[in-house]
Amino acid sequence: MSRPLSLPARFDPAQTLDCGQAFRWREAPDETGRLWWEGVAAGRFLRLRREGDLLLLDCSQQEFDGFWRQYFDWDEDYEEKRRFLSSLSPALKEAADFAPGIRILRQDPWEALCSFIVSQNNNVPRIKGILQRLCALWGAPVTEGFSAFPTPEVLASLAPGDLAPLNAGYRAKYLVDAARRAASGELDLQKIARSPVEFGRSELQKIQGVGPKVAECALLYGFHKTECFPMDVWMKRAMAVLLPGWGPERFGENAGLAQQYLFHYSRLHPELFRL
DNA sequence: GACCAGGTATTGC
DNA sequence: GCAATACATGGT
Repeated sequence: MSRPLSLPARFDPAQTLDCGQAFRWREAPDETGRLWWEGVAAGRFLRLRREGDLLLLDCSQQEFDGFWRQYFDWDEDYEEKRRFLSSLSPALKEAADFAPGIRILRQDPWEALCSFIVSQNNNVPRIKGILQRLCALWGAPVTEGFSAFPTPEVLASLAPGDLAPLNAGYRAKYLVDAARRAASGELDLQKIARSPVEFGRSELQKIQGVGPKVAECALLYGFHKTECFPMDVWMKRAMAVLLPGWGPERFGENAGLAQQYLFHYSRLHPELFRL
């Protein structure tokens, strides 16, 4: 590796890349045993790690400015967002302080959609395994052990039975349905990206296996509709215990970030919900 | 061997 | 409309 790009750490890789919004980043040691986060987005491979107040990225300034800057939502002021959300309630402040280095990534819409189709009634380790196999089997190879996310066109050319090696269960046919709609143009992801969130909700839910929750996740993580507030089993528990009576509208335009703080906090504090 | 996992589609009242 | 139930698979 040549000398990595070194920037003031505006986010924490462990918190941002492993808080449940993305499933294809993993931590692995280099030759000297130091741990790096490694992953692929939009067909580009990146390694990065945090050292104190610095973020080290194994890419050039051009690659950073040309792609990763946008992916990491770099120029948004998350300190300000966190201050505002923390002011709303002590419980939300507690969740935000638990992982202040979380950012909402700007992931590829198609990958986010598929990821959360796979996520339904499923657990995180298994979701990661299914997506890993999906990319290894049908994504373009990028580097040793890493592939791009398969295009809608490639998946549209398959029959649901072809996806058997994924062990995705009944979700395989949902992926194929989404791919066929996206490939045919019947589902226009670009148009969803530039339209109001209600249009996206209605369009995405035409896909088999996409209901309100999966659509909300795709819109937040893939289309960066930051007011979206996915309510899964963890969030229902979290809201009941931490913010009873609250709804998404109470958090304003950054409801999605509030949701991510609460989701991550709840997942790592399961004792809060045991009785 | 139940029970659960970042839900949804289907069915029945 | 809203409450059950099935759904594939693997981890606990």
